Amino acid sequence: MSTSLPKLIALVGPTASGKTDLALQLAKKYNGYVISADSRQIYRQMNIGTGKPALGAVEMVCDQPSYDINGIRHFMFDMVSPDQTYTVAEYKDAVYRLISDMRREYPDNIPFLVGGTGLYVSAVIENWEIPKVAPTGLREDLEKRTLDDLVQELQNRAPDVAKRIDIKNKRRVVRALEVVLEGKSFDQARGPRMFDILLLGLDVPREELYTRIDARVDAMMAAGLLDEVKSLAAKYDWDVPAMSGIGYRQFRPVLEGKMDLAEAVEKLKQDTRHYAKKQLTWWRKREGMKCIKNTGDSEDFIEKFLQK
RNA sequence: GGGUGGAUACCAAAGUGGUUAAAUGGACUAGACUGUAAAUCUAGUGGCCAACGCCUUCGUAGGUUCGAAUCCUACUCCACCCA
Repeated sequence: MSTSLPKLIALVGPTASGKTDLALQLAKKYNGYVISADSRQIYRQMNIGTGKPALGAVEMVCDQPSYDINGIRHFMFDMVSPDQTYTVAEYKDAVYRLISDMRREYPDNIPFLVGGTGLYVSAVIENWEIPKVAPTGLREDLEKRTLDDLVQELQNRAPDVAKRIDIKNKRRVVRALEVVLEGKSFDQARGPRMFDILLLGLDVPREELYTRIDARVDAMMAAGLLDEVKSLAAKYDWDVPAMSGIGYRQFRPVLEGKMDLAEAVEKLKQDTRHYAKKQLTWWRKREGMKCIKNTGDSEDFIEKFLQK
């Protein structure tokens, strides 16, 4: 199928697989720009723990902050402060706007969507139509109720939805009910295909990945992660969404004098491995992903993709 | 040398005669996911089997009993206490 849809290259992979560096290389070679798909690097002031690359000078490009790294524009970093929430829906809208603006301003630039947050990437490349019900107001009340109670109400109001979603997961039930109570339908709609997509999945053997994770955590500690956490903890409540992230929450008991540092670091490594596993699960069963092991692989795929 | 307590599956830890392949938590593995996603949730994890099912487990060796991780005896190891 020949297509005139704008091209988009998505690069995904688990944490510590080397996405960031590879993306930079590829963007340089193929005249690209990078859109981060990382739900944590969205936050300002959270740098070491999120593995954020060193961001260079900012300028506003197409109404969005663009950070220079080695001459390549990087978007969707440092969008909000740690006490703000940021949702997939906002992310997806911002990225769609950005891509279309960039295409108008810089038609030769190719977007590289790069990141480990599968939800964000999927929402963009599959054009998810997320129910337009903002998570405000209702949610707070719903969360106070028991799961059984919520499930019952959902079963009464929208039995088909209750059948489909995971009714053991309160968070899911709350959201479904929130949407249903607003009179909207809660399904998994997707809009039309908007891009011609090349999806590259960085494949690192499990064992090697785990070794890299350990090394990365050690490097973060050496880079002053504990100080970063301390300064964030001084400014923000532990309850804010950003502080629940890996690399931050593990240090709470340390700062409260309930755990020693070495133990927290071990926990951090372990939690990071868990996270990497979940990321792998996200992509495992998705179709159309090209597995790449190295730069050469990815260049082959990209060249073929750009020529067609 | 004497005394007391303990030894349970990868780890921690329940269980003190039958409904126990053995609670629970961790670890590990697999999975779900449409406005919190680095979040939240689910399942499996002695061996063999596609499955009904079969077999082997609770430090070791014996014993009591219709039946034992659970009771008895001896031994081994560990912890603490007295010498």
